[in-house]
Amino acid sequence: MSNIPSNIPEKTIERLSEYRRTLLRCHKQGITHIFSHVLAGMHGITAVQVRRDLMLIGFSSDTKKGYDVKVLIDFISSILDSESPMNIGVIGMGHLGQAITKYFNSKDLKLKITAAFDIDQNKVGTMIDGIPVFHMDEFEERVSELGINIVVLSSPARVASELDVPIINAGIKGVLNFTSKPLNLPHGIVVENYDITTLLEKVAYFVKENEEKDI
Amino acid sequence: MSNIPSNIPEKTIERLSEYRRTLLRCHKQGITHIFSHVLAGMHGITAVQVRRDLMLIGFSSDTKKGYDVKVLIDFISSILDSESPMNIGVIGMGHLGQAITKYFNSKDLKLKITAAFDIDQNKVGTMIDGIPVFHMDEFEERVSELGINIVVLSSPARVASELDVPIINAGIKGVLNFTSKPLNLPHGIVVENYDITTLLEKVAYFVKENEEKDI
DNA sequence: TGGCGATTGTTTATTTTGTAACAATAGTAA
DNA sequence: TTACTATTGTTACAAAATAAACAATCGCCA
Repeated sequence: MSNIPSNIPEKTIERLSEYRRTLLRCHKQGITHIFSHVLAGMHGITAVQVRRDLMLIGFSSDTKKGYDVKVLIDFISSILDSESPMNIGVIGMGHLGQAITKYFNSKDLKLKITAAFDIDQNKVGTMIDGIPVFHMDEFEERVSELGINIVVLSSPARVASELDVPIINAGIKGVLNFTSKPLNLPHGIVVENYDITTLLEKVAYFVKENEEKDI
Repeated sequence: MSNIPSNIPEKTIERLSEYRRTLLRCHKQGITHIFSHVLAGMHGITAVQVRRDLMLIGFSSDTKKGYDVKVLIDFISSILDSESPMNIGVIGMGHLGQAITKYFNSKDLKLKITAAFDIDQNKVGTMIDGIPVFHMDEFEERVSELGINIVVLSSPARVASELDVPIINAGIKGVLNFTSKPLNLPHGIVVENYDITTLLEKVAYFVKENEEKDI
């Protein structure tokens, strides 16, 4: 068994996920081999970066006909995917929460959304896109029962500040936070913040910069 | 007029947006001054990073009572905000598109969502959360008419591949892409990709890594 | 008023990330 | 076969981002 490198850069992990997505699309189209510069072009990056990423995870093809799409997909999966299932809970079943569950249900992924949580009595007790919606009061209980280890925060920001404690108590290991409220969680918990306002303000800033450069 | 530094790191821009959000919240609560380490703590980063970010944009306070919240908000705004309005269009008015518009309408931001585009005849011609929904066929026309320079892509991935050309033709300057399909746009256009699957796979990967580290 | 502690602004080092250069070799075609 | 091209894997370099170390100075209190 080849030793899997353990210190893979964060950015490389992101790109591996993106590569795999693209490769799966190619695989569906019957493409069996792909050159590094073709894969790179599809992502707007250089071929060197693709090859370097693959080197970092210990993948090599030594043929000059391009990478075998299926083999590469499996290799990336062996890096990214966990053997034990990752169960995901969604907190906040508004538009954003529903967008995420709907999106995931349509895919065949190792990651599974197994429950949603909300405080709206009209939603609690129902199924949305095949996912049961529980009341936030049941959070810890259901997390434990369903083996949830990751949560997506898609609630309004004002609710988010009250979620630190239940998330810690329930033993959640990873959080994908779409609210604008920074969380206050211990280091052992993986947190990724993607506030949509920040993302847009960032785009707007660089658009502004580009325009000023042109003048 | 103090010269505004023009080469601010991308990560600093992100953090500035986050600082401002937090500062606005503090301002509402009547907090007038804030120490660098307090602001840092709210974001799970170090005080050094906060001070360095502020240094990079040329902000200094020289008092030791902490930063004046209101003054700092205005200073950050002078960096981030454009004088000419940034008008945003949303492509794809599914759950994600609606989540974004709803979210933005409730805030008082310089960025304004002024139109949405879709191909669903049930949505076209209606108003959703105060935003008019046009058919994608009208895209270029409406972009020009409404002065839209940024778009949010929240359509299904399979549609996204057909959007490169209209986006270029309409003269869009910035794209926030939530689809899994990488776009093929020239360098002059600012593109930020945030595929939700990738974000979740990243969190899942580092959760897995943490667990393996503990064993 | 004078010194102590706390906070800031700046410089310097370390780590991370991205880019470029180069050597090795599988495929190709005469 | 043999030279050539294209593609790969690796090493070395450059840039960006983060963290640490340090010097300067304001506020506080005796």
